[in-house]
Amino acid sequence: MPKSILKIALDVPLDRLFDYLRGDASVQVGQRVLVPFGRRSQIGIVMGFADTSEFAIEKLKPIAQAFVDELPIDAEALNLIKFSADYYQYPFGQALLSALPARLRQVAPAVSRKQYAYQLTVLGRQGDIAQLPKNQSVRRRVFAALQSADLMTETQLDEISSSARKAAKQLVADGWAVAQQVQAVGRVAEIAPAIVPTLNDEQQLVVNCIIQASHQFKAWLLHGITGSGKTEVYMRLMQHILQSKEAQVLVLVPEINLTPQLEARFRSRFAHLLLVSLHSNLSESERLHHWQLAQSGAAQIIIGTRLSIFTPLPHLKLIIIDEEHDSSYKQQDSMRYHARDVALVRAQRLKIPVVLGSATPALESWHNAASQKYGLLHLKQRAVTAAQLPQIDCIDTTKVNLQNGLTPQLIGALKQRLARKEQSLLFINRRGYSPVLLCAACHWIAPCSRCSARLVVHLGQRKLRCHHCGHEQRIPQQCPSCGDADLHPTGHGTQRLEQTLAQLLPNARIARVDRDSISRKNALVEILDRVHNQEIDILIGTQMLAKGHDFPNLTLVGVIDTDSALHSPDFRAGERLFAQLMQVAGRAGRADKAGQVLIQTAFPDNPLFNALRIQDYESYANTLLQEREQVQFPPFVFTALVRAEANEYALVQQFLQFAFARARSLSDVVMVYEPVRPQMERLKGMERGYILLHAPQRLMLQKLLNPLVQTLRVHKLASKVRWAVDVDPLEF
DNA sequence: TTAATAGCCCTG
DNA sequence: AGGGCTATTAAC
Repeated sequence: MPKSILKIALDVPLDRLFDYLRGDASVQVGQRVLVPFGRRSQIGIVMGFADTSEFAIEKLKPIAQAFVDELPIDAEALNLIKFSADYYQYPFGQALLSALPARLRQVAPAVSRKQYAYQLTVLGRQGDIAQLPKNQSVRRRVFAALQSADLMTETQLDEISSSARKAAKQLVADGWAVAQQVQAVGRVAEIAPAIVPTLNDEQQLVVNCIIQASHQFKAWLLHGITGSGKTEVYMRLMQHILQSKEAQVLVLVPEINLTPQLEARFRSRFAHLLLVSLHSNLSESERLHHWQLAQSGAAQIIIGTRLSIFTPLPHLKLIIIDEEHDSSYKQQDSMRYHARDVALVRAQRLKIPVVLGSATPALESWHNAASQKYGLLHLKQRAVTAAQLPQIDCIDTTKVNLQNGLTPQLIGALKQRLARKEQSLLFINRRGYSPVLLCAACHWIAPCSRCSARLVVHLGQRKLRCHHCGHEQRIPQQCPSCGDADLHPTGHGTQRLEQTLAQLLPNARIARVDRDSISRKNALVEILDRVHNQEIDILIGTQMLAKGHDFPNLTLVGVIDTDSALHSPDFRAGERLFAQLMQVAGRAGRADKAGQVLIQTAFPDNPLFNALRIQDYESYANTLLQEREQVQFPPFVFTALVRAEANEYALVQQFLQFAFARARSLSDVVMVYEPVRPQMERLKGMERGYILLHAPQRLMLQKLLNPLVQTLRVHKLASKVRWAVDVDPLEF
């Protein structure tokens, strides 16, 4: 007889399961159910069965509904989430429910929406693009896309432009296309004919290496310089793995701005397979549908951001993590997991290979490769043989007169590109007009009232804005401290650079790319299109521009202000800056034209720049590793933080002092440090603090953290102080 | 986390 | 006494 009590995981911050009466429903582990919880209803997941309960049996309620038509979440995914919840000290129920698409957390039935798909009519197939009005470029692009694809859904049209749906309707009105309702599908037909390039020897070697060990767990670090053809290697591996009848490949990517290009390449190469993407830019119904296609095994290729590491994938045979060093793989709130580390665990449990690709691996990964935990593979040549590595030089800003933050050398180089009709990119990781508003008389600096940060001048809106909490105020007419009217925007941001360049080079066509200028969904795509169409000469941008984009006619990259990052107190600052500069440098000279990178700095002798000049990641990484070993920092020790914040620091201090004493008493192998305050002492009106724990092995930390968290949860201040444990934190 | 309720001050 | 507020507690 089936057991009558169900153990159910719920989305509540209590780290235990809840018992319910099964009634006559026939449910399985992993099944989604609706249960009464207090005065409300909650979605839960069945985790097990029992005959008895520790809870008073007469108080047990029966479940309200079992969603027996849905596929239950498989044990492999449940176990992975359980492992992660334990490792990152987070309540299992919350970890599990937040790994599901939002639709599956809601009480309303989870059906995916139907949508329209467009197809050319006979008239449309006979039509010529030249018959369409020249000024309607979106309509022309939609038409071209329909010519190469037999069917385009509204979702796919959205990738062309935000007005593509309208353009498609116009084509219907012309009689060139027809619309039909279809179940939303997660694939587009071929975008461009896939040309399969031949591999160079290096690439072939890498592919062979991974393939010959593809039926066992093995972590590979693929260290490949920008332009060395990592994506082609990924595709060959996928092709090999997906030859098997039941196989799925998961490709993790850092951010969604990166995926369109990668996704398009995969789609055109694997047009015969079902590919779905999973990321937060999808609508809820799309996300649900894609997730279900992955869960059922129907989708063979899944491209997703960090959360997709928890997707149930019954036939998973390979995990690829692109740009594995990227910090967006680490979740920075709720369950603070690192998708790369979870992927390692998943691959190990499934006995499948996992490939970590990067031009500048995280020091953790580099260390794991050096100590033989990972296999190390290199791609040292650029795949397009004509493409040369860019020439990288520093300009010493202490030796020349700056013109509004720009050196004469950089201005000269920009003029040269303009004359040659080549494109330039100026990288400045600071949006706004100027980062500081300074009083010339008393040296007062406009501060944020809620954060330990300075307000940034945004001249366009005549506002001061805090980039941490969003606080805005008008630019004061006179100094609030001494009354002087001599207030100066000091320092340079993207807006000021744009203004300066417009004055300096009045004929140049300039575009600025930062979070302020890219508010609309498709604004970035539109600017990038204009760059590709040679309608832009100079691109100014923040790190948004550093990643992934490929501009064949771009031959100059200027880096404006790195010195603040160079002297950041964060011990990972050097590692991050190197990765970032390598990435921006990779934007120059991708095709057959030689690229040049000019870095303005007051510290040209810093070893970071020496390594960068010769593009020597390895020796720089090895130097950093030696330093880390000497001071016993990660990856030589494993760390965890207890972070806390409250309106008053006294509360934080009291709570952390307790945590500190408790942690000390729990272990004599784990180093526990006194409470300290982070760089940003105050954020959004909250006073912050943390204690640091470190140990030579993960297990030692884990042994301490569990009982520590148990006691912190019942501490009397636990509800007055916002606190969280951060295992393997990226920032202290 | 949510939501009910217990406790508290204030007004009338 | 009852309104409106915060603190406390239970949830199966």
